[in-house]
Amino acid sequence: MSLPKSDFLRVLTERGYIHQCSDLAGLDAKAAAGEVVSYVGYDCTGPSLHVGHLLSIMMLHWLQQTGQKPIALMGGGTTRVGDPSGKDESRKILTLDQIAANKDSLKTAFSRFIRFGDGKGDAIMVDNAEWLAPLNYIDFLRDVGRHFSVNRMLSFDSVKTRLEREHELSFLEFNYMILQAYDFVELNRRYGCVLQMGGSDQWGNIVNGIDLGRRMGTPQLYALTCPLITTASGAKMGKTASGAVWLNADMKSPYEYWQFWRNTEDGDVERFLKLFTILPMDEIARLAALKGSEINEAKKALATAATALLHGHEAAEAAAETARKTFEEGALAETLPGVDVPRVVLEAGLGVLTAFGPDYAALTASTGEARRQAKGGGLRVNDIPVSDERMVLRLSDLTPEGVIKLSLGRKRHVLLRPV
RNA sequence: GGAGGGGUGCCCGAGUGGUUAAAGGGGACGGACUGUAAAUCCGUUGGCUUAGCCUACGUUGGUUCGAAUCCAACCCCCUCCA
Repeated sequence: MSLPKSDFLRVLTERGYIHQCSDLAGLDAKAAAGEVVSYVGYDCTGPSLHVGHLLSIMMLHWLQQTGQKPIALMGGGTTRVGDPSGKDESRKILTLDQIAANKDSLKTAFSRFIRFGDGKGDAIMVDNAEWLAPLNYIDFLRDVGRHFSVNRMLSFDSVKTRLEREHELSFLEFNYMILQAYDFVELNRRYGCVLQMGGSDQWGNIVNGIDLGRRMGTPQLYALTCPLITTASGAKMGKTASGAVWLNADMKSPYEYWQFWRNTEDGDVERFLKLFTILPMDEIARLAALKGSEINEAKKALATAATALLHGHEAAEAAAETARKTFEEGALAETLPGVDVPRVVLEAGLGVLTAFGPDYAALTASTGEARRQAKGGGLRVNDIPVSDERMVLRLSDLTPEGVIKLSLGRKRHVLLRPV
C-alpha cells in the first residue's frame, strides 16, 4: 500500500512501529475518517512496567496525538489466569492482593505518555476484572466458548510451543486467549473500541478477538502489532546488570534510566530515536547522520529525550548534567545515586566489601561478589582502585564534599553519605 | 490406574560411589582496547567473619569411611496405554 492517508498510521509507519496489521487500508480509511478507539492490554504481573512495554505505550501516545482515543486496559482479571504466550513455564499464580497492588503501581507511568480524562480524545483506563470477574461459567461457555474451536486453539504458537517443548500448559492458561478475545468484544460494546494494538507476540490473541467479534456481531475489528525490539547485536532489549529497566522512578532512578539510553549501541540510535522519543523527524535525521564518535551527541539527545518523556524535562536535564560531570569532567557529581550510612558505622570502620554489598551501596549482590570484583580490579573507592579487600572505610575517607564515592566498573557509582 | 523416560548451578547441558562447588556452552559482570558504543582478547560467575567453614544436584529417609552418582518412599514433568 502507498503512504497512509491518516495521520495516525502515517506517524506510526514513518517511525517504525508497525509490524503487522490485519487490514492496513481498512484501518487507514477508518482513522482518516474519524475517531478510532483503540486499546492495549497490560498484565499486572509486576510492580512496574518496563522498557519492553514502552513501544505499545508510545503507540497509544501517538494515537492520542493524532486525534484518536486510547484505552489502557489493566489486566486485573486476565492476570488471575496468566498469559502463556512466549513462556516456557507456567506463571506463578499471583494472589488477588498482589494483583491489586501491582495494578495501582503500574498506573503512574501511563499518565506521562497519555492524557486521561472524560473528554472526547481523552484516554481512559479500565480493568478487565470489571467484566471478567462476575462471569458465570456456564453462561460464558454458551455465549463465548461455543465460538472457539479447540482444534484451532491448539494451532496457535503460544500453545504449540508449550506442547512441543513438553512443558505443561494448564487448562487455566489455555483459557487466557479466550478471555483476551472476549475483552476486545467487551471493549467494543462498551466504548466502541475497534483496534487492539500490542507486541508481535500478541498477534494470535488479537486476531482471536477479531474472530470472536465477527461471530458475536461486532463491527469489523482491527489488529496492529509492533515489532519485538532487539538490540543491533541481537539481545533482547531492556535487560541490564541490575535487572529490568523499570519505568517507575523508585525502582529505576531517572539517572539510571538516562544511562540505559545513553549506552545504546550505535546501530540502534536512529531506530530508538524514532521509537522512544517524540523528537521531530528532521531532528532525528540530523542526529542519525552523525558519524564516528559524534554519534555520542545523538545518544545523549536520545537519553535526555527519552528520560524527559517518562520523568520530565527537569529530571532528564539533571541526569544529563550528572553524567556530564561524572564522565566528561571526571568530577564528583553529588547528584549521583546515594546511600545513607550512619555516622557511627564509619566511626567504627566499615569493611570495604560490606560497603559495596547489599547492605549499603548494593553495587554487588554479596560480599563474595565484591571480593571477586576487587580481585579483578573492578572496585574503586573515591576513584582509587581497591587493592586490599580488607580495607576499612572511615570518616577520614570522606571527600571534601562529605561523601565516599564507590564505583563498580567505569559506569556504576554510588555515594555513601554519613548521617 | 498401567508401562516407560526424566527432574543438576541464572539458562541449556555433561557427569552413574571418592581431590566435584560439580565439564562444556550461553548469558551476565569485571579488566584491556575504545567513543560511557560494537567487535575482539583476558578474568570472574553459591554464601560467609575466606590459609577455614557452611550450603548445594526435585523432597525425605537409608546404605557407605565417603553419594549428584546406589536403595526406598514421596512430589512434579514427559510419552504411550486404559
